[in-house]
Amino acid sequence: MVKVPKQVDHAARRAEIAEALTRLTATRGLEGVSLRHVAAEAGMSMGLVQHYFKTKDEMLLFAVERRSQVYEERLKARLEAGELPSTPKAILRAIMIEILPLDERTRGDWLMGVAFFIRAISDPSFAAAYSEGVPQLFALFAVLIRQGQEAGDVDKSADPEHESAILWALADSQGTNIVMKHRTPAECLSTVDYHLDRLFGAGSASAG
Amino acid sequence: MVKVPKQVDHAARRAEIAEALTRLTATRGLEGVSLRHVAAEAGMSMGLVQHYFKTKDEMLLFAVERRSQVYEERLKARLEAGELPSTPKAILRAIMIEILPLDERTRGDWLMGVAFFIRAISDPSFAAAYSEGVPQLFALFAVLIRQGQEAGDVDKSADPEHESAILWALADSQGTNIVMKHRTPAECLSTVDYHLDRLFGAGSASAG
DNA sequence: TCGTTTACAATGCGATCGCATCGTAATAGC
DNA sequence: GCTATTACGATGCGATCGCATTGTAAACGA
Repeated sequence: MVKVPKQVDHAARRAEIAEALTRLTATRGLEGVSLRHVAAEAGMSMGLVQHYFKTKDEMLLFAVERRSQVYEERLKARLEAGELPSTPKAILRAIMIEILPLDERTRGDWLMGVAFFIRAISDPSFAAAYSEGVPQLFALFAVLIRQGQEAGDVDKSADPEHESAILWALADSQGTNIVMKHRTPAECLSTVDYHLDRLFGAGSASAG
Repeated sequence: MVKVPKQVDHAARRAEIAEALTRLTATRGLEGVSLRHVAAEAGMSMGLVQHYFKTKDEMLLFAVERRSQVYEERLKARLEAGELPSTPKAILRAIMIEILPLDERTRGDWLMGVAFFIRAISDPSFAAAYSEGVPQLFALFAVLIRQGQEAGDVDKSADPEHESAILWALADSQGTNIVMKHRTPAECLSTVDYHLDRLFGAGSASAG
């Protein structure tokens, strides 16, 4: 009944594997990701990976869920740290920056998201995991835009729902553009700022 | 030297295969697409598929290039047919509608594009094929927005480059949303119209 | 008619996949 | 020390992959 032979940080091991997976996905896409590859990248035997994840799908699901958790926590920490003016506009900008794959590290995260999207097309359980965070982000966008309207920064005629969709579109597509090197991170950021400046007044907190 | 034994419409055969590939991609994602599957979907033997495409990659490349050609021709035909007012706004709307995966048929095309994007990450030749049409579309968007500015419909302070990027982002992301069923085609179209109405004056040709 | 070229089918090969199985070392409770 | 449980390695299996090879039927030029 009582079972604690050999203590190993299970969560840490799984995290190690998830990060190896992310690294691999960043460089080779999801097609090139096999259990053997992940194991090699993580410096483990394949049996060990199997020990922590019963199936490949379980590993993949863990990785995405972990990813969205990390994003959420990072954003929350940043907001609570108060290191930026807490105007709706500044918060929106912070979210965009957090989401966009601006460096090599987040590039892997982004690509894993895309790879997941592909998989989610035909697999409902993946679709659920993928869709999880999106509506919340939509809602948050809308709330912030409404706050902007109440503060008089955003035009009253703007529709928060549509504007949220546009913001999400901007993040989504700019991410793709960066990953595909159609546009540089600087260009994409510039477009984001341009849009935020037009949506909000050009005043206050456009620079983070 | 002269060689014309047995006449078979080579182009038509390749098109058949490409469409079988598209159909498969729509239902199973690109992961589930093998030469055998495509052959079965097309009602051919695998050897026949190999006869028309020396490698799998050649088949995939043909399919995307064909896809972008079809889009281009459809759009050109639509514009030349003069079935819509040729204002910049109306043209932009037509392009958006052409691009978005509003029905099951175009859904497959869209998914193939996404699948290609994944592949393009690690394969330069795929990246080239993928990137081909994008800059042209960007440029076209910018031209149309400039025309709108000259006609006095679009605010002079708007930046055509940034606005083009936003329009592209809108198309890109709304397509993803439709495919993932986060939003309905109607919702997405509504957002597109909302944005175009705000970019241009709300007047003239908002209904196609 | 004969030879060449093409259209298409069938099959086989090596590689790789996810996963199951088995073996071993180490640590816990008893 | 004995046993149970876990951590981890190694290997094998069946399926599937892309691709190469081979065989056959048909249509052309000569």
